[in-house]
Amino acid sequence: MMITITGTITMRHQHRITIKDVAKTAGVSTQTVSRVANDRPDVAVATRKRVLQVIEALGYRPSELARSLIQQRSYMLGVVTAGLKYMGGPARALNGIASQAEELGYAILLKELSHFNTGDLQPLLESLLSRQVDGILWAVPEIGDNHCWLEEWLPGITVPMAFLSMALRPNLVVIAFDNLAGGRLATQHLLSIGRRYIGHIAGPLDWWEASQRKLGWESALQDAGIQPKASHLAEGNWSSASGEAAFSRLLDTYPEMDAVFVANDQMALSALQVACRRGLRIPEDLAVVGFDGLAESAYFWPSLTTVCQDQHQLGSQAVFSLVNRIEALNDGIIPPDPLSVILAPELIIRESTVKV
Amino acid sequence: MMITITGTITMRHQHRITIKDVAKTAGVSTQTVSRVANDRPDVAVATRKRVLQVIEALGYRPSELARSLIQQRSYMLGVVTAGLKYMGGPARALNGIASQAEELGYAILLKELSHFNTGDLQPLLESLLSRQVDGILWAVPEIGDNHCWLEEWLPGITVPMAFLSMALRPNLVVIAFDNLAGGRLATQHLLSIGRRYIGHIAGPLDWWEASQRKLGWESALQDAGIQPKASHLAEGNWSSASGEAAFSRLLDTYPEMDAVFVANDQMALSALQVACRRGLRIPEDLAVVGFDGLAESAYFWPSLTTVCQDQHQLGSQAVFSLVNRIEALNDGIIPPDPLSVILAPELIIRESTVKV
DNA sequence: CTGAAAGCGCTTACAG
DNA sequence: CTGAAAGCGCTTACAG
Repeated sequence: MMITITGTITMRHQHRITIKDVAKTAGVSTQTVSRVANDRPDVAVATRKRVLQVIEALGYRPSELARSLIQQRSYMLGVVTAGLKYMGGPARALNGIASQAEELGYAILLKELSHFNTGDLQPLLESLLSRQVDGILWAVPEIGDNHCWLEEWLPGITVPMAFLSMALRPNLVVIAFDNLAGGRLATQHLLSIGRRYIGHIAGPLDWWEASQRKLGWESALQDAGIQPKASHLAEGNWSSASGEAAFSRLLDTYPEMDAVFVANDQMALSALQVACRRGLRIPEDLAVVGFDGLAESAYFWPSLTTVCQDQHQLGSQAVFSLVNRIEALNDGIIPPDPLSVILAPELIIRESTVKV
Repeated sequence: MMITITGTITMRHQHRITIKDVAKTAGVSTQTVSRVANDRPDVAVATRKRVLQVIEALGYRPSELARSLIQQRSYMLGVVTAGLKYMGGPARALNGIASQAEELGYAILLKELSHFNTGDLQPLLESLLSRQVDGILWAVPEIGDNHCWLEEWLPGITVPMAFLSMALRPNLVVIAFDNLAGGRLATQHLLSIGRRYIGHIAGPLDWWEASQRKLGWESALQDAGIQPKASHLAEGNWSSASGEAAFSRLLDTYPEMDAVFVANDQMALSALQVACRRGLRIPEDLAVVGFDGLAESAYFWPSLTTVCQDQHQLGSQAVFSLVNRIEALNDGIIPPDPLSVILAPELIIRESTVKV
């Protein structure tokens, strides 16, 4: 920083104000300072006042680090994310996580996975644990078998955990949206407006969320007596670019298509663009439903009917559940059985399916 | 977790494997274990081997917490963000921050400000400092005078800091895009395709970034001998909804308008929608330029010409600069004067300004 | 090559 | 109401 250019590098090693400094200056023992700093009773009014003055004067702040060490409690939550770059999911959830953690007085120790299927998670978990996090929030989407480490390692993890956006598992705290229900919602809506040739642009199908949405599409069709075929489906990778390609393929393999359910808003966006380019009228020739409920989707052209997930709430809820568990354990309460939370997505109907 | 339902709550207080356990089991002193764990020389081959075996067998991992306390160094970076919900800026930067920190072996202690103009920043800074972060990255957009605390408190902050997206200040490490240049770039492009009636939809003008983009617009117009007027400008709040309102106002106050420079892609999106709704042809009747370079903007209808900022790189660069400084100080090297980094935005030309 | 001592900055019993 | 002692889990000199 060198704000004070005159300072040498020793400024970095300048004496940190410790409890000892305060004790010495105030002429009391360190325990007394500790009591005052922690707002405990059993301190004479006069003593408290004097100590507080010294604390103020010296600018003393207790080291959370030392406290964490001694109390075996850090008020830090380990949060592991992956795919922050996918604006739809983890990034918005992180927002909710951060707000709620702040609210509840916890700091966040953030780790971003560089790959979804990272081979060795052990170092990462140990790095969190070695920093004494009070709990771990796993906000990594479930893809393929990238959660298979759970069976093996979980027993070794000594702090409560919560998991975001993955398949329910017994004995785990999972906070997720009901993606299958969301897929059904979208498809049923398309059926309800009289469409029978309903295609689907899926997300990458090794993602749990993508496969659930697809299942929802299939099951709603089957309920309506329609048999979905492979040619009615195209797979993307969540990006708008992949959505463009998938939609083009679908137009070829499923020419009768009069509606399409797209697994996220970004891919739906490019489907709309391609449709416009080809002169397809929306919703007359083709009805389009997206998924996520991005704020921007109301301003697509035409505005997009979409299945809305409040990711902020998801993250917030996860932190809430996790902290609840942490504090119950800490208070010596035997925690209730792990409680998973399934949130219901919501359909927002707009111009891409219903003419205003 | 209650994976082992049989366990009582004492499982939480299960003995953590410490250096003492290893020492006792291996029949050596704790220092020897420490030497082995830290890969130091001066340990007999046989001893090292035995200790390593015990470490492995017991599953011992050193407490980073204890290390941090003793070494006065935590390998944690305090990162303060605000407005994660604005998908354009901080959220994408955080992605770059997280990746680069991971890369360099630092953990991130994340704090999200609930309000941009939060009155009392002191507790927040102290909470970071009391956890011994090695440096602080301030990723809060500069709004109004919300950075005024700098003058007063900075001298009291004992660790290196870096700042994202704010006005340059002497003696501070600032990593930012040249928003003014970006505004000029956008406006000059519109001039170059023959437009003379160029409006501007600004972001909230108390944001430094918004005001810089507006200045860029003004200065480019003035260079072209055009005097921008108040009626050529409308202010939004970055959201698509606000962009819709601002654009509608602008159409009223500036009917001759044949081009508009919009301060972010989200607001540009709704401008496109309104234009379509009103039957304006883009780019013939109205050319539109956005700002940010969201991946999705290539799939707007029509695809959006925009000033691209690589926020990922911004965040990554900031961490790089910060860690450099930290390690220089730590190695006892007198750090070079604070070096700010200004990144140049880039114009991406698409259909909203140039017919293909 | 290895260990006893001291200490990082606190808090937790335990005396008085 | 207050303090001396012990300790959280490590590492840093210092002896040997």
